[in-house]
Amino acid sequence: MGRAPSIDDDALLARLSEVFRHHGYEGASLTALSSASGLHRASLYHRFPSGKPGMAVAVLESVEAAFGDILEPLKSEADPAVAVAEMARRLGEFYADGRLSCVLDTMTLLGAPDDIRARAAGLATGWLAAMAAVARRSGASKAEAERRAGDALVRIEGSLVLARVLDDPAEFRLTLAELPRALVG
Amino acid sequence: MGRAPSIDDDALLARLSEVFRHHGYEGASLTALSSASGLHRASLYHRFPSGKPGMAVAVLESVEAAFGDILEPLKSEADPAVAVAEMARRLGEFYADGRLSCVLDTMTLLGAPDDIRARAAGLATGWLAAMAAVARRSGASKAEAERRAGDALVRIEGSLVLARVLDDPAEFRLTLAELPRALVG
DNA sequence: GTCTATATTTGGATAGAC
DNA sequence: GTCTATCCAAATATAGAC
Repeated sequence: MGRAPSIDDDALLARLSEVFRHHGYEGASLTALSSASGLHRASLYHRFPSGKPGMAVAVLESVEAAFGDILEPLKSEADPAVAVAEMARRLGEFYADGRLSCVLDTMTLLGAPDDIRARAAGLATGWLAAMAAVARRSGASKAEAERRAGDALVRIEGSLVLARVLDDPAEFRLTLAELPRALVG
Repeated sequence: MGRAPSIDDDALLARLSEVFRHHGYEGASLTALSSASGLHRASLYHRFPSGKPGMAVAVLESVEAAFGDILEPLKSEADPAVAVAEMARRLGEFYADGRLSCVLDTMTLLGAPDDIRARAAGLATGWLAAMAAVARRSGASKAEAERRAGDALVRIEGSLVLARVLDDPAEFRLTLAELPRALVG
């Protein structure tokens, strides 16, 4: 068996993810990815033979996996309001209380590879569907459930932008707090 | 008098602005800025001796000027609901029906110069103040007016993110349509 | 699996002709 | 004011030692 990696895959992806989320795809330089991960450039290429595009795909895959967990309460929890409150709690963690931007925002600027942008769109669509489903379960019509899901995602993404621009997590916290009311209230 | 420029300042800023809004600060390469403006790199440096940072400042100044016009109805129009509807109409134009991202979003990623990020924060603060003022004028308390203004900006920025991610302006249009209700309803 | 060293390309910036 | 030509630094990527 080969040598053990100096940083395991999960920790590595977490570091790379932060760089992509802070700088966007084009702004995430190999130098920044290298210093954030503690691995030299060549080592990153060993882990990701397809280079920066491959790292970005891996980051998005890890985000998809994270959302599998974040959205899980929407399916397993019987009470829709409790389910949404728990999703909100997990979102607060995932976005580090507003200090971390969303890949849906930063990795979808022009210049990112098409497969990255397509994957981000799919992630957004799945998130919308999961939120619409819990809204339906709470009694909303199909159209109303979809409207609430869209509104919820709009608020989450917008409040994350404001948190970054103003360097103040207030709007993000407020959005999370009001998520149960907005979605299943 | 010197030779006439092949592209006037307003048109030039508009082209550069599109590149920064689509790619973000770090992603806006001189090559992209050059081909978007039709000017070769050296000509861009003639117009902007301080290079890319200077171009970004000029773009933000032009956006500030544009917002002077976008927010003008909030001050001049007597009826708050009419004022907000007219602001919404001008926002729809400014964001090209959701096809153009917001500089508050794309130019505030890590890697943008500090003065750019500070200027963006100031722009956001001014916009919030103008919207809070019109909400107040419509009868809301100070706290309620500020809440509505924050909510409005959150929705605008978030719906622009969704418009880009999903390549669908629906949420952005909906946000603009509901802006009078959200702000002064 | 990680490193040093190096190749290659792109990005940012300047000099000087027209 | 714009251009061609050029320079330098940074970014992406690879080769090969350990």
